[in-house]
Amino acid sequence: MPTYSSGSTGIFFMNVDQSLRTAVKQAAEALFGQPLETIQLQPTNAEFEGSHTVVCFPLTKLSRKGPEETARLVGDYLVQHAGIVSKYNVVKGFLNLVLSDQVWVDVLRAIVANPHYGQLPDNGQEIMIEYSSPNTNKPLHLGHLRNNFLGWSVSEIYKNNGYTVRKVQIINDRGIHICKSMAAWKLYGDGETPQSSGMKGDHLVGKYYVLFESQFRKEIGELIDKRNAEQPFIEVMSIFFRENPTATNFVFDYEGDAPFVVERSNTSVQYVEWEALRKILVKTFDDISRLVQGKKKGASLMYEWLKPVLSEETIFTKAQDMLRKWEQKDPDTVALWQTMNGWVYDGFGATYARMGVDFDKLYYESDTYLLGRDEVLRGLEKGIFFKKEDGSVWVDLTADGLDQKVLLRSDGTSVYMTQDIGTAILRFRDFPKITGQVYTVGNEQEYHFKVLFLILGKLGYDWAKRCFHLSYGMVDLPTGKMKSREGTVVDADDLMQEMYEEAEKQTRELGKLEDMSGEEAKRLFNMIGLGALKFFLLKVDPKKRMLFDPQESIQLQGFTGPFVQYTHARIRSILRKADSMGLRVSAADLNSVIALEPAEREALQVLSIFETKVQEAAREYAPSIIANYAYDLAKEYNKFYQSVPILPETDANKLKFRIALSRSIADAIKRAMYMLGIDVPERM
RNA sequence: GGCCCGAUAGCUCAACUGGAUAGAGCAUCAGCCUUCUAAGCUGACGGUUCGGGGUUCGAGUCCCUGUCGGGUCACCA
Repeated sequence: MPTYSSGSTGIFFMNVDQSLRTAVKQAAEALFGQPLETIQLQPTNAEFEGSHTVVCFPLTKLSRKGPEETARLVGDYLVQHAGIVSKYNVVKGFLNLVLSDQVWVDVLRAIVANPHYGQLPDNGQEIMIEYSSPNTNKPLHLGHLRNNFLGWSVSEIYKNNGYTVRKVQIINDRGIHICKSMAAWKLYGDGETPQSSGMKGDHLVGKYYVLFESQFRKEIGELIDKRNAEQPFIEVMSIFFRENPTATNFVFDYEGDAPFVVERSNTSVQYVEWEALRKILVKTFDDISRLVQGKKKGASLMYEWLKPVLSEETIFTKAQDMLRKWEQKDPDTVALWQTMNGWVYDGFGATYARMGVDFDKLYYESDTYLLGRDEVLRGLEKGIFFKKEDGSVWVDLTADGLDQKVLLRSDGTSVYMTQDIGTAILRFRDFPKITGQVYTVGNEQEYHFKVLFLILGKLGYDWAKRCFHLSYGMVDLPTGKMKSREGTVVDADDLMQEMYEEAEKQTRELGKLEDMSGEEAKRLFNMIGLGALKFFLLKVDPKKRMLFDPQESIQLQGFTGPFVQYTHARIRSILRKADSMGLRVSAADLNSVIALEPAEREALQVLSIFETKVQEAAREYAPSIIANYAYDLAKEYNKFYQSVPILPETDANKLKFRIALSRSIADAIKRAMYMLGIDVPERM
């Protein structure tokens, strides 16, 4: 028999599911003489009476009876033998169970008795979660926001599942990207600093990165003009058509831009739209050599024609010089690198503080890439990797269905993969107790991490199989993909500020400020603005690509963070009044038999699955599960709030129940929202 | 081109991993403030779950196939 006892004030199954499963199992064994390995238990559809439904189709094999009869047999058994089930109904093969109200009151009592409801006990395990990990050449943008909110939230969800969590990031402080900003600053900066310009450090460095890009494009344009004057591009076209007698046209297209087309009949100079081609070349210059590696006919001719431009001195070659000097530890270069990175860290610090994310330890690429290189050399000695004639070191993953991958360049310098190897190893040395590592990185790097984990395994690290790439989809704008080159990125600082202002505007319009002090109001606007933003980004399954519509993200009604915040504030308002009336309810007060309203039962039912959802969210690495849950809970509470009076209730037992239910739901909402990094207000 | 991922209401997203008549929000329309905060609640409207096959008591979910998106295949990070 199930171990449920209705009068117990001690701990019993808060998860009614468990005791029902046990009961169904026993019913099947008693009725059909055979054990049942799995039981399909699901929430009952709203249109039928009951809270739990047993799917009885799988049982028909044991019972050798029709689904409906089988369901009735089990239902009768449960009503007679399991103390929890008061009645049932059968629809097709679905057995809908109705629990007695007493059970629900006991469920609430158990929740009230547990001050940590929603927080699972310590399980002794430790994991590391990496997120953020920006480059240091420009400010954070919308994509980083999804990353940071996700990583931080998954960390909190794991904490709530009883894990010790180490939040880390790797800062890509080294490489050609920061050298680009440095080169532009050195050429055109005129000693500008965050202090002298009043600009946030990361934005200032980003400004020079943008300046680098535009300057570089300008120089390339001029060089291409010069090249065309030496040898008109049309001559290449002539060669192309001579060498490809069957070709009717030459097409050069690039990522959805209008393609450059030359028709065979139009090969004379006056028909070649030089300006169109020039525009494409300037834009795609950095990618040309890669495009040429493809099989496109005529591309190599184009490349040959461009080659002299590649060797000209530009701002880009100056950046490359700086990278070389940096690796040789040239004092001036290292000093400039430190200064500019310092500006960026100050700026990032402010942004992180406003976002409300934090880290337990920071890793810097400049500290880990050498370890990675040593590790690769060790692998080379052991024959795990191999060296090509030009001196570059490679790993062969063809046996695993992947390709060959370069690990060290022919000049011995490190690539991205190299430093990731070093970083991973360093982290397991720093935190020997961690059982695994989670990398919060966009899904465009899935291949990279597949390769990384394979390499770590080959190097003999058994923890490699406990590394997990938390891969999330890109954030699109209504106008399409964000492209820094085209200036369509949404800046993180700007966005947070806009959300704040929108929250203020809407709050004032609704006249919600009343007697609030200036400070309290500011805190509220920040809570609402940031809450709306975080909820908007976290409510979608991380794996999926999502659309960021600014108009929709500032909505404060419906399936939004502020909706949940508002529900919390409403409950707190009631609880304040209850307190001032001297109404405090403890678990021991919830011992009377009362008849529940449907809305009470439904809200409590949602409240009762909180911990199941917390577990599920960790298993799936999905804050969206918590966001959806918080919304469901708030919605159920609002229905209850709307249909059942709380404080005016004259029956003392009902009043206590409603206050306890309200308080427990407020607490659960607060905890759930905290897992998303969202604070909830007392008033709004 | 190879590999990976996706396609659900006009729009943005759910659907407890194979279960009932596929659900929410936004938008549109109609109601509810002398009961505790109307940033709320209640209705209505809205679907060939991309097309076509298959597997079984049962498919949005699994398999095959086609179409359309996206990502990735760098001595970039």
